[in-house]
Amino acid sequence: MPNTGVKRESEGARTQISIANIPKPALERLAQCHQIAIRAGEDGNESLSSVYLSQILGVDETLVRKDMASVGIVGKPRVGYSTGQIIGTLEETLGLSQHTDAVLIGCGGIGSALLRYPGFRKYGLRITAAFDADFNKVNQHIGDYVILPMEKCRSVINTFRVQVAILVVPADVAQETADWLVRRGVQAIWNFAPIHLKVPEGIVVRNENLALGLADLIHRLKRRNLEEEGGIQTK
Amino acid sequence: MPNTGVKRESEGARTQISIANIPKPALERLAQCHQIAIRAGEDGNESLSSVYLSQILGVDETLVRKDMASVGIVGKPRVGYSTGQIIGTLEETLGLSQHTDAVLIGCGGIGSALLRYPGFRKYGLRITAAFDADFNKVNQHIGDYVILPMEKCRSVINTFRVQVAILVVPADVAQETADWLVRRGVQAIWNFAPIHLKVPEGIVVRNENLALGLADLIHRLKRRNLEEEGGIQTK
DNA sequence: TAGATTGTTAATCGATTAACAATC
DNA sequence: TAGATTGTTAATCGATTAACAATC
Repeated sequence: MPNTGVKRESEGARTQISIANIPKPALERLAQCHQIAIRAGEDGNESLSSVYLSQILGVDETLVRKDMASVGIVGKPRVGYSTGQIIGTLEETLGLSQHTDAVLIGCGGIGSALLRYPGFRKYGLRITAAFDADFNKVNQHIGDYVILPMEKCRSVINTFRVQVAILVVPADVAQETADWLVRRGVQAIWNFAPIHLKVPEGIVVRNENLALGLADLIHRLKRRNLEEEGGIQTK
Repeated sequence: MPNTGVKRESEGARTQISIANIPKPALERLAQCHQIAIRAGEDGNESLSSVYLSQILGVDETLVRKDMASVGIVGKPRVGYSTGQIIGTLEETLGLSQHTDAVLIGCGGIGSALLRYPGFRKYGLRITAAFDADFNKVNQHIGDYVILPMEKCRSVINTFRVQVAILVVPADVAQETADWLVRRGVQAIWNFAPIHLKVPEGIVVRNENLALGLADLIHRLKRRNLEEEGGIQTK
């Protein structure tokens, strides 16, 4: 794809920056860069160097430049990358700025916390409606929402063409609920139940496994404690 | 190597299965295997093959065997891996079975949901106490907890030798709260604030960035939609 | 100009897969 | 025994880092 020397500095040709092929670790770094840039912007820094970013991220500076290049962010020699461009481009590329409709299923502890979480709206997530199978919860108010009965879920999905479901139900009913959602046309499930969902090929699932997060944290703490005693083993 | 019942492989020498050097992606797979094994156990399956696990995880079966080997789980030819051994070994290796004390800072929406979340206790996390800077929240009950004022936090950390803090405060005070915790001796921070914390070297941080989770999900949904139109590009 | 920083190509490293032997 | 499955060594692949040229 390279040649004719071309590359007119990323103008016309590249109709859309190939969002599709960013590897997962790069995505995580970019999301972190987004947060860092927002903070830096608030502190009045108008540009950030790859060295600065790489130190915070704990990776080589070259990698930061590659990541930036991969989403079309160009920097200026002797200056760095524009904080504003980082924020703007990443919000676009990561899809944070476009609205996505979702239904939320399960209004227990975590579910209702998510409904109240102001951060999502900032990131373009629009929770169309919240549902619960428990009739005692139906019609209760949580934040700006009124909990609807599951029977209404189907028509909401159809009417608003909802592709995403946030699944916050107990583990023992998570699979059947997921099956049900998939049959109704949901294409992506953000799963907060501590269970591994089986879904048909083509359905996107992200497991937000808090227990794994905990395991990772404890694991790293333990490793650090070991290193401190034994032979430091830096890096 | 079976014999004397005992399985003398992996006894003496290997004082402790080298927990320290499991790469991050392997850790995530192992945590998933743990969940899968628990489900399989409930369904009455006493053994799982690497093929079965690999299909669910979407990786090569060899990799599953390597992962198992890396934590000392041995399988039986023609049978597979013992569901019970998978669960037991992983709980031990991932530190899910040992108690870890933590303080929770910030009893807003997500914070109080975490306090009520029954899953943590199962995974060995013991939230020693919950704190909030807002005097209106102090003394309120959430689940089994009574919210304490921040002034009490220091002595709780000291008394119980707490190494882990769960940080669930608004983004704009997250950094200063983290600094404060580190000064009081906290070694690991599980950060739910959507901000990148700067901490001294040696302090372990895990960012539980829900916005990133959302971005990842939307990104993959978008990619899938693209693939469906354009050249399928399987895999 | 000199110097700092980006951008890119080549080298390295680590993780995954392929091939095949070992085992029950 | 034959066959299924584990376990391990070698090959591949992809991500990261190193080296260096390009640019302001």
